[in-house]
Amino acid sequence: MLIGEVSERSGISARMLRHYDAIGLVRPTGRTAGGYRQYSPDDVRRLFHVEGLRALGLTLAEIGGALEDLSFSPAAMVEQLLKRTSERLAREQELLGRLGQVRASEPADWSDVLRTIGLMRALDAGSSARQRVALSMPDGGRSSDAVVLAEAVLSEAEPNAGGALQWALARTGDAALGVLANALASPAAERRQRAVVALTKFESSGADAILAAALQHEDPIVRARATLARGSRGGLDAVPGLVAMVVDGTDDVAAAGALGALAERYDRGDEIARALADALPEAGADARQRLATALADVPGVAARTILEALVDDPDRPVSLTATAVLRARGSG
Amino acid sequence: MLIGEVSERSGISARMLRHYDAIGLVRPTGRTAGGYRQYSPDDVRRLFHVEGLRALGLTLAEIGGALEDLSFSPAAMVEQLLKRTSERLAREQELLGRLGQVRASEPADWSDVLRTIGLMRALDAGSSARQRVALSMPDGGRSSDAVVLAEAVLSEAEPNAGGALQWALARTGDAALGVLANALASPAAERRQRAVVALTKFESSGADAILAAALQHEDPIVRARATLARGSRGGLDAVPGLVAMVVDGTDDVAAAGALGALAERYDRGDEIARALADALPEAGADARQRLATALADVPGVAARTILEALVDDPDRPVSLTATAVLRARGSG
DNA sequence: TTGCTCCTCACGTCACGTGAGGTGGC
DNA sequence: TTGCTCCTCACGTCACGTGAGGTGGC
Repeated sequence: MLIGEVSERSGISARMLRHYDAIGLVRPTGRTAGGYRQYSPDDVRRLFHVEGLRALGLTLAEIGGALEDLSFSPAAMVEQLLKRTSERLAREQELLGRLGQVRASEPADWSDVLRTIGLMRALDAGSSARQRVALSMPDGGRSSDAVVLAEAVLSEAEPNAGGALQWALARTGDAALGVLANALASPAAERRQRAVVALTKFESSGADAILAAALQHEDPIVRARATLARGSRGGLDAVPGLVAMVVDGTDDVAAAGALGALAERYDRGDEIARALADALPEAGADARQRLATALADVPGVAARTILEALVDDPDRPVSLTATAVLRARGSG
Repeated sequence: MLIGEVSERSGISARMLRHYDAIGLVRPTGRTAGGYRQYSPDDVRRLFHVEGLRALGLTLAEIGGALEDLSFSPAAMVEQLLKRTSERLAREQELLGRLGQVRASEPADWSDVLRTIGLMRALDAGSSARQRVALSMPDGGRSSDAVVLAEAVLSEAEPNAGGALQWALARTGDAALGVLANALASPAAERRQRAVVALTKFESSGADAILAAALQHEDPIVRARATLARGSRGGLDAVPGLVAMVVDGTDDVAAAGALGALAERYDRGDEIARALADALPEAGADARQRLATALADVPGVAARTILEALVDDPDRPVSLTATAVLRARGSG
């Protein structure tokens, strides 16, 4: 077979076949009278072996070595190839992430890109550097920074740097809200929870709306964070969630405080007391005790009446708590 | 700043800084009397911009263009970079898959690797080529081929080629059972189902054991396939599953056939009839009709007695089916 | 005078593509 | 004679590393 036919059948350029000949990787067995390379069937088989090993990522020199000494064990080299490949894979994935961030920042020109990259690099650097960057953000920030900062907040493991970043993020305005709202639906629990914490640092109606939707979130930790935040900003839609937190005992002291504040602020003591009372029949002894404690912060006649009934609770600690709370309230 | 200091601060080799100078990418503003390069703070800033863009995967020429015309919109280039990067990523993932298969085949020397690669390439080629490969496998096959064939079976979309591959795989002996057993736990439904179908093509105690375990599998399709296979090979442990299939109406005709064959083979007609009867009280009209039909294949007095009771079933089709079945059985 | 830093020039890497200039076989 | 295939030689690619041989500033 002449070089053209071999090239066509194998898909390897004639130039490369000559190169393989020159470096001794695949040498045609003979030449015609005119000096044309003559490939034997064995030569072509060898060529296909070479291409197979190339498809595994071996260099031509490595292939030469492998074909030279067929008895040599390939195990170590396969391991090395696997390692190299997965390292390259990881690098490509990182690059893809960076490019995604740049695209999400919607740069108008190259100086925007340079700004975003600079911020990303600084935020990658290390904990104290990240804090410095966060603290040096100009007031108001640029909206193109928001996406990068949001990503940094969502992947920040260190609480100290995290706090500074959240603060800086909140000052960039509402541009990051989309990223944070998406992160609430992330499959990674840590991302969801960092997102809700970051949202509680905002003071804007957009952030409030996202938190309100998160009152129904599947993840109980996200739900609790959102409920507390909504409640402490005067959202009455948080009341059922706050009552549930008191019953479950998840951050129940803070939840009770929020309920008391809501009752005070809107003069809805009786309504909120009844919401707490509605949970009593289904509640175990521990939960009843927490409900009694929560009623301490709720003003109004209804709360007093419910507490008086709880003095007769069959569970002794509940009864004692109700008694103590009534005494502390005095005649109020 | 002299070149050494710039190099140390930026992490870029002095050689590369000279290269950037030579191609005009970052030119130091001045030179000392002795000809040393003098970098100004602006030069260093430009250098960091260059490194930032390099981290996004731009070539030096592209960076030069971007820094030349800062007003030019980067959107198109970022899209292109994203595309290039995800293409590279896909290639790396494919390579990683191939290397994983080579490792799993546990090659003893390079000729084993060459064999495995050749098989992989042939199986990748196209449907008719895959069938040819499968049919040309030597009898018994080599165990190192089994892993590659198993992978081909598990990812084969075309039924025609799939059948030939399953047949070739079963002839390689039990070497592929591990791969197939793992695939039963795959998150991808198609892989699980192809694995169980391939397992039913084996006739070995190892495959039987895996199928027996799959009687409890979460995936109902996998469970049904395993149950039918176990049942038709005489596994009495399949009886509860077969009865459930009759009740649910999933492949109920085949399940009834398997129950009848088991009853005949082990002379357990009465026992199996009672297993079917136990399902009657909870069954709806459709399910009762299927149970009556299934009893047709079960020999023995118990089946006849149950059918006689079903003649009085309140549902008319059930009653008619029972009558017809009894008539067909005659006095048997 | 002795280290140290810097300079320019130039070759090598790796797997090729793309010519230029020329020849063999139908 | 005319296309076509093949030949060798050699330069270019891309982002560098690594010398060789020499000079400036403390």
